[in-house]
Amino acid sequence: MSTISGTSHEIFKELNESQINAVTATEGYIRVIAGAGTGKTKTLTHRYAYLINELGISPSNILCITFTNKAANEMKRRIKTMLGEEFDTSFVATLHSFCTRVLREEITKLFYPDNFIVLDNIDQKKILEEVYDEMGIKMDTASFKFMIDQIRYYKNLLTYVEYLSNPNFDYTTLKTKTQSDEIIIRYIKKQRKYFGLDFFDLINFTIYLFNNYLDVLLKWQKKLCYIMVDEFQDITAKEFKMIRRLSEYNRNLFVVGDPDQNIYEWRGANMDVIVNFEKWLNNECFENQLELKAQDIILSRNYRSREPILLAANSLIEKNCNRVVKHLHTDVSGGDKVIYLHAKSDKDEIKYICSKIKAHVDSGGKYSDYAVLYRSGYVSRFVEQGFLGADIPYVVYGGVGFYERMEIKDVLSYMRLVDNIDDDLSFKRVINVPRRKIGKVKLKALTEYAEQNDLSLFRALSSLCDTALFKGSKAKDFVDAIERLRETAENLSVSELLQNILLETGYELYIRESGDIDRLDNITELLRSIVTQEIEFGENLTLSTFLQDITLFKDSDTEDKSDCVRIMTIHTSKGLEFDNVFLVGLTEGVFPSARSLEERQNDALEEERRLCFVAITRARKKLYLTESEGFGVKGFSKTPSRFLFDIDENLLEIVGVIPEEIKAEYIILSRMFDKTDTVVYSVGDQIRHKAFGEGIVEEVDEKTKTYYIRFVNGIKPISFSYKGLSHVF
DNA sequence: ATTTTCGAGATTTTT
DNA sequence: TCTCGAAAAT
Repeated sequence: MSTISGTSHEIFKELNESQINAVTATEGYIRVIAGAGTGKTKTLTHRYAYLINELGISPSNILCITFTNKAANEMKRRIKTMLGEEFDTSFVATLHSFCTRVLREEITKLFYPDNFIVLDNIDQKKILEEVYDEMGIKMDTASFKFMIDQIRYYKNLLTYVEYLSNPNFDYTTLKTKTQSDEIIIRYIKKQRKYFGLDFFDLINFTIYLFNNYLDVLLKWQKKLCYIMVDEFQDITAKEFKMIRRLSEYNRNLFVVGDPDQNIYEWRGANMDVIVNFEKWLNNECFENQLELKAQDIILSRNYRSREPILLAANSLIEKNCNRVVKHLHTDVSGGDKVIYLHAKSDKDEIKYICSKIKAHVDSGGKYSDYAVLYRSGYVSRFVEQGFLGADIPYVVYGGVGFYERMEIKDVLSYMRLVDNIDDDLSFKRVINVPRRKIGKVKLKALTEYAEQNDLSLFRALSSLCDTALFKGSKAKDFVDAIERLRETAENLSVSELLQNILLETGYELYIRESGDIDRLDNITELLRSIVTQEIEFGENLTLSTFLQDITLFKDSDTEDKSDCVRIMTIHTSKGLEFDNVFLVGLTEGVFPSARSLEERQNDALEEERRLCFVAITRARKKLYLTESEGFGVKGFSKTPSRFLFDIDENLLEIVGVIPEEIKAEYIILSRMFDKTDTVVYSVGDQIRHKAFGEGIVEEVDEKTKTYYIRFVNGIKPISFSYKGLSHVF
């Protein structure tokens, strides 16, 4: 007994009063609003340890949900540090991997095989490409994004689960009004064929299962006595419903989040769930009306950032209208002012950054004290070039996830094909990599033959590879190689099998000849990680188990301790902190992004501002905001981001000379965006009103903040602050 | 007639 | 960096 209380005593020593309240409030519904840098993760991990040590709860009865892999890995790491390396953290997971786990156990009830494949973006795109091809439509990135959105909307209604899970479903009974509908139906049919589930399905199937199989629901409800959700501001309404249902039996749900850090609205996250938590708990959509009460705990003392950084962050986020007012504060005063660099060119911008880092390292500091953050991925190229030139070591975080890299997907597809020769999706991926002279035409003929004879593509090729059609191609070599590999597979470990695959299929040679050392390194890294897993799992690591959930993981091991500058998008930086942060590329159209400006929706702009807030609050000691003149992607000359003007000028130390004309624009912008009532339309603009329909702006009255807009039924005065207007193009 | 290669052009953010 | 379309190579 004394050991236990001794341990908990240790735990409490590191926490402040509100944190202790959060840790010990184990029963019932609890909402914690935790500002940036207030020890959110620390509180969560300590609470987890408290449940284990003090209440004696088993880890298999505690579900701890996050929304990104990085957050999940960080939680696991910290729990293992506290409770031991051997500790079982399999219920500390992203919502998607939790759902996958449930589905692996239960999905056969929906007549779907339990070895289903999880489809990532690339797989989805491949399927869509096939559909487009069949229908003779062309596909570009815009239409891909559009269709993915359409699919998401379509899948919002769970009825599709019924026919996707029914092997004998007659798709001709579905009405298709538009081309989009047709594409969606075909997409779903193909999913069924490949036994694939995309990220939407993981959530939707689980919900469907819980809704329709009450025994399954009860089993999981009983099992999960305590549920915790991190980054709760990023939850969608639908995901919330699932969590709420899961909590109905034990009624212990603990949620932590910060509305100011909601940066996933574009993905469907609804921050109203955290803002009006109690109301959502008792939403009329739930069959079980439980009259739930929620307890509130607020963490607002910041332990991360120096005062000037916090002041800048507060000053920026205040400009958002749609928020719960909350101020971050610290007891520690002092620290350097936030620096705003206005450079003459992007070269100067990166040069300045390099010189600061170099000076720091020369005086005995480390590269790893620095991070460079930016709005979108392509900016990394410009940072990387600068660092390469200046000999500064760096690591790019996130970017293309490890398991999304081409060479890794290729190798995994080979492994899948060896595991299951009927996996057509994998077959298509690797059949012509390396080149085997099997292109579009031969593949089409093969597909037709396969369909006629009800064979998988591999089996079809196996019987056709000696015919005239495949003469001159390496089809025979391919079939032989895969069959040899299948014969040996049983007696080999996964890592040995992978090495054989690389040799027999000629893939290793192909990569070597392409001369891309990085790609080869990535494959070596994959091999290394398999060997690590084999040591951990021993004989139990079969090919099938290895392949099952790999889609959901991203490289967590990039967190190496080597001394490098970290560069990443702001989205990936969420939840991390660094001594010194450069926030680069603060240019209108880049950040805030062109799209958020185009839409002229305040919501999108506010999300961008929250994103900027997240970036700023990553910094502990020193923050640099940088931006440069020159020409942007579309040839327009670049102007500084409005966010720079959102921050009180007195809080910034300006480096460089900002030209007068830009300053003038600056003042107009800051005045415009100082208040909710912003002018976003001008005379002649075509707009759409939520109630009145389409119209044309006749007059803009700055004084009364009113647009006069001509609609079908006459001219109406509409206030600037009205949110229901949008542009018509 | 097919497949491959090569150069031009475009990029939000994640599970 | 990655994707797509046109010309070159088989």
